[in-house]
Formats: sequence, structure tokens, C-alpha cells
Amino acid sequence: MRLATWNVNSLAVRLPQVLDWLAANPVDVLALQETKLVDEKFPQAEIEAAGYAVQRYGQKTYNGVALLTRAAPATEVVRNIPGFDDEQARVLAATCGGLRVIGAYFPNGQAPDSDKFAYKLRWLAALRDWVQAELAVHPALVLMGDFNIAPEDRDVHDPVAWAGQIHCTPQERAHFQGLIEAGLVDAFRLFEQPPRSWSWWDYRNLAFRRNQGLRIDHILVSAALRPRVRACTIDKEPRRNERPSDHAPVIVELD
DNA sequence: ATGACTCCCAGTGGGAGA
Repeated sequence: MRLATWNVNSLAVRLPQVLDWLAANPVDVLALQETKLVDEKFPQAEIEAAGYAVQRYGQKTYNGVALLTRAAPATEVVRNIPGFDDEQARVLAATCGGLRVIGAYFPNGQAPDSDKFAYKLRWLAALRDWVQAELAVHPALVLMGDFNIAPEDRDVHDPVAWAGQIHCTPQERAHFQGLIEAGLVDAFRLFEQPPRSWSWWDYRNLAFRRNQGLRIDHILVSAALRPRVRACTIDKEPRRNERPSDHAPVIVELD
């Protein structure tokens, strides 16, 4: 079984790339972030024609998430974090193929002294509490998405320049560790990986060509799933496309 | 270096992303 997460930075723009990618990489579950589409405008027919069932939760202009599932239907669908009042469409959870899958677009936070950062920290605290409760009910759980957190300095192309900046603050990293302490493991770090592995590269300044990026897109699996993890990789190919997303897909393979 | 690029909704610019 293979699952993947990809921040597509507008599904309206990136739909052909998503369909191409799924044809070449027929994962069982694909979590999308930053679809930037209200549900009525979601390209459901095109994706269903590619063999995937669709769960989507979007809004105009910003945010928006989806879960595409092949073969196994998604059930017990939850939108956003229960009990956390949020006008922003950031989370879809569903049960699929015996797994509890949470796809999430974590808040960016903009700057450490901003209201948006305070919202990010509140959101992260609510997510942790909810994930803990979900783990008690669903031991086989995957949390994946655009975390907007670089967990360690080795996840940052220039840790000195990024020190204390958004994605790299001690508060954000402590929240990432909180998810680990809740019983999840970073699937990417279960394996030896190429040095300077990133999942996002700035559109500006030839950052992709120079391989200057951050690893902020993650797949976390529960302890019960850890023995089943066979591989976790970042697929840089779509970042080489014309008009690419600034993020690359991350893929996990389970027995 | 208050930059750079891309997307969106707007409306001939500006916010947001990361």
C-alpha cells in the first residue's frame, strides 16, 4: 500500500500534473493541500475518471485539502479538527484500507511575531490533542501533509539564515516533537536519505536549480504501523515540470 | 535587500505563501 502527500498550490492550475503523476504513481491514497477551490469547483469527474474516489474540503482563494483514494473507499470522514473552531479549510480525515488517514495543511504562520503565528500555535495544540484521541481509537494512523515546519536543522538548506525564522522556530519544532511524543514517527527518517533532501523550494532565486529548500512536507505513522513501513521518498520529478508547484510529493510504502 | 516567483481576486495593484 502506498500513500502520498502533495501541496499542489492551486489544483485548478495543477490538475493535469496531478493526473499525470497519478498515472505514473498509482498510489492508494493521495492527500492534496492548497487546492484553493470551493467544493463546487473541485474537478471531481476528472479525478474519478482516473480511478480515484474524492473527498474534498475547500474554500475560495486559500487553503483547501482533498483525499483521493483508489480501490478502498474513504469512510468516517472528518473535516477540520473537531472542537477547534476554524474558518480555514485545512484538514480531512478518513478511514481507508484499514488505516486512519489525516491529511492536513498546517498554517504557515507568516512571521513569529504575527497574529498568524499565534493562530498556528493554537492550531498545533488542538491538532496534537485530537491526534492523541484518534490514536487511542485508531492505532493504525497516518498523519501527512504540508506541516510548514522544518523539524531539524538538517531539514533546512541554510540553518544559520533560517534560525528563528518561520518554519524553524523552537515553538514550531516543539510542536513537531509533541506529535512524535504522542506516538508518531517521521517515516522519512526511518531510512537513510540523501543529504540535502527537501520537499519545498522557493520559486525565486533559482532555488530549485541550486537545491536550496526546506523539508516541510511530512508523513508521520503510528507505532503500530512502523514495522510495516518499507520506504519513504520525496519525488522531485514534478518540481522539474513547466509551471510546477513549489512543493514535491512525499510517498510512503507500507506492507 | 522592504527583492526575487507564483497564485488569487481584483481591476491597471496587493495579499499571501514559505
